[in-house]
Amino acid sequence: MRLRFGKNERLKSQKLLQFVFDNGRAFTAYPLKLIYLTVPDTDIAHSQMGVMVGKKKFKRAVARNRIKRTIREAYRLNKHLIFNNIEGKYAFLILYIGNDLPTFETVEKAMVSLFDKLITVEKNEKTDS
RNA sequence: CUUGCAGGAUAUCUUAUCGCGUCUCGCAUUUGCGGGAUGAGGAAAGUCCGGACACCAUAGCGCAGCAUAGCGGGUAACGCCCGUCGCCCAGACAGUCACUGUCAGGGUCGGACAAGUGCAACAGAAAGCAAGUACAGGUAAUGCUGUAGUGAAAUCAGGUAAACUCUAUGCGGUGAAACGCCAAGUAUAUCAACAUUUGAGGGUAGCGCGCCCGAGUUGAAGGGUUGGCGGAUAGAAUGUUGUGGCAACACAAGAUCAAGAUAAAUGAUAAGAGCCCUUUUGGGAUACAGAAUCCGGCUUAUUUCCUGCAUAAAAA
Repeated sequence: MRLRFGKNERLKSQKLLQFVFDNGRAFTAYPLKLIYLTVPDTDIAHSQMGVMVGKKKFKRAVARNRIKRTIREAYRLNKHLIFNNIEGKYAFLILYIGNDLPTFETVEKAMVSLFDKLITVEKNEKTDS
């Protein structure tokens, strides 16, 4: 699988975003929080991911941009962990809940542990049903 | 060498791998794949002024409100910029040194107090509504007159407008979430009130007038949408040369095209060069900060340099 992250893999619909935020299931691996939901094939072509960084915690746009880019980069480089292990399409929402500017390593570690949790949970549910 | 003042430049670079937005070419015609080009700032910030542009009526009149304030110029325009006069400030230097002179500079300074209202420390009888000390003169009598005394200023006015106010000039409102169009979709359903040229209601958002639109409007209860395209990046544009001007700037010639996103691209990793520290190995630092309709300013944040000037003389 290629390590791409184009426009159609981003969660952009206001409606879907709000829906995921309200109804999604969540995991936390500090400093990240993952909210996700399975979505029917007919609604979206690819699994989609969106990033949120609170404006209250980071007043400067430069800091927000940096965190968003770091998270997107970590997602891009590690998303194969999910899609090589689970079927289906998802909408992800990743929140940054830390208070300081993170390094790429901490974000990547948190991302991987989030994905581990997701995979175990989803696999268990599938085998149960 | 130090210090002060003013002005200007700059905001690390290269390569490799992975990746993103836009444009474009080719192949597929479906969502895509491949190649090429291009992709943050001096403040992109604060949103404080001025415009362009759009809509509101074609944006009119009066009142209210706001802004500006020597003189001259620049500009599309400005509360910005340039020049200049006065005043003030701060510093340096010199001398006959509590002062004076000269000089880099800087400024929340700059219409009117003989239109009215208000305010004014100390001193003083008194600084506009109520009075008056001493001496001299004068009177029927009296602060009636002069001088002294207080003070920057004394019945005569003066000071103060960063006091109200007056004068002159300018300003209609909203703000790209403006505005125009397309697609999808619902309900030409129900009830009530008012009205249809004798005008309901609306434009109208400081108030009033005037003007315009006008056959539907308002309320109750309920239903649907919240996608896309344009606006939107070739412009009061940039830099070069020449001419005019003390300057801001203007004109002419030829040259160049330089982000256009929308839950919002411009990034990550590695190596090297450069910078700083260290004898080397090596280590370290890299500010303020992210386009959101577009321009001209102002203000604030901030890295590292350079240049000029600072009575005269000498030196760097």
